[in-house]
Amino acid sequence: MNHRILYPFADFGDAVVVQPGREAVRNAPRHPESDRDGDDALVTYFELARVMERASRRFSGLLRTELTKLGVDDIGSAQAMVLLAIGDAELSVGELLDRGHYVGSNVSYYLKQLADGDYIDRIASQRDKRSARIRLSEKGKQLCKSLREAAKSYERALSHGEQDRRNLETAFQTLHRLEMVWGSAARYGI
Amino acid sequence: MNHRILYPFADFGDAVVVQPGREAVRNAPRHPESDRDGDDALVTYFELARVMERASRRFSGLLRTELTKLGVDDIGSAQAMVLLAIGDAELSVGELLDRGHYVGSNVSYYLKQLADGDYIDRIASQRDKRSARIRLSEKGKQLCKSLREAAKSYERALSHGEQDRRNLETAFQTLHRLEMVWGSAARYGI
DNA sequence: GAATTTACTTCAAAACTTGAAGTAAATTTC
DNA sequence: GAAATTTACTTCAAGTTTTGAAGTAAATTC
Repeated sequence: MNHRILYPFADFGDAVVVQPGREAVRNAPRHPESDRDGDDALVTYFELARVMERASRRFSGLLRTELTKLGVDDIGSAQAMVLLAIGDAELSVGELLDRGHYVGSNVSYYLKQLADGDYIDRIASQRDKRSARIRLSEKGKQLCKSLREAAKSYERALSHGEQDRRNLETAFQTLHRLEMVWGSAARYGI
Repeated sequence: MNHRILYPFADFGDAVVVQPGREAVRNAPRHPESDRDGDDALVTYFELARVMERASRRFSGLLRTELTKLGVDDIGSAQAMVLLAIGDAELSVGELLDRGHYVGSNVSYYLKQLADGDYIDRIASQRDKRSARIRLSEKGKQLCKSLREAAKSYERALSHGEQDRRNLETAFQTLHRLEMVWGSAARYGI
């Protein structure tokens, strides 16, 4: 898998094509440089949102498959994501909330299942008895490890070289930025 | 399933992600150069998946808000996304399925609601009576237009220099690539 | 022309998400 | 120092979305 992201999005099927898509066949590489100012940016945020959705769906699928392979059937991909979000840290629910930008009741729901399945330990904080501290149990760590292990084989399938890594980084940063902007937009209007 | 290789898989958890105590503080992109050889990339795919999830959630939130503002209450953000996915095209359900990598029954469900709300027209194909052709109705187009309109104001909130555009493009390409790899991984194992 | 395949739909059961309300501990206020 | 408020969650009861296993009817293949 070569890839230095040729700029004008060479080879991906429905890649950058924007709404106007005459559907189905869209190989003719439209050229960026031309329509620069009109309504349609090359890649609109809608498209980015859509590709995120699709990719996320795929990722969950993979996770689910992996879980099944590992014989885990008491938690789903969403819970596994929470597990991965916790990582090595020991944190309070609130911190986890921040970390994943989840909704409170949502995380409670996940944590309950994770606790029921013994994937995490909850320790009541000494200083503040309202606040539970959370961390992965041995079982949880093991699962995370297996998942990461499994992920590596996928990673090998695409991350090759400096350029790819940089792209990954860029993607991450960009999404992170979007996340923030969209988040504050939601909170403060505009 | 209990191997007991306790690994100090130290630095995975949240590699690049800022420990987001307060969202405000975002360190400048940490720079790669150093830890290059191990198998932990700076940004792992898990993290990318997580940020995608979060950003998607935010985006749906925005969409939902926008819909509410527009007085639309018979469809949700997911349905709106389908609308946007259809765009200007007239396509069959199967093509739409491809386009969004949705699951069949899922799209059926959405389309039903969209049809009930008169956001789309279904035309039975003449050549193949099994296949329904789908396109936005006037009302649907109108809604998409409004949504895109609204999106523009958000777009303005992100600076729109050349660099940003490139980053957006890179992000898009990267995700698209992931989508494909993860997709085929799901289908053909590994 | 029977069997199979394609292109969807439907249904019911999960899974997930939300918002409002609740609880109990900590903090502030008076 | 007790009442009021706030924080840090959890629970509950709706929703909404997603899945998977049928189903249906038209097109294809044999």
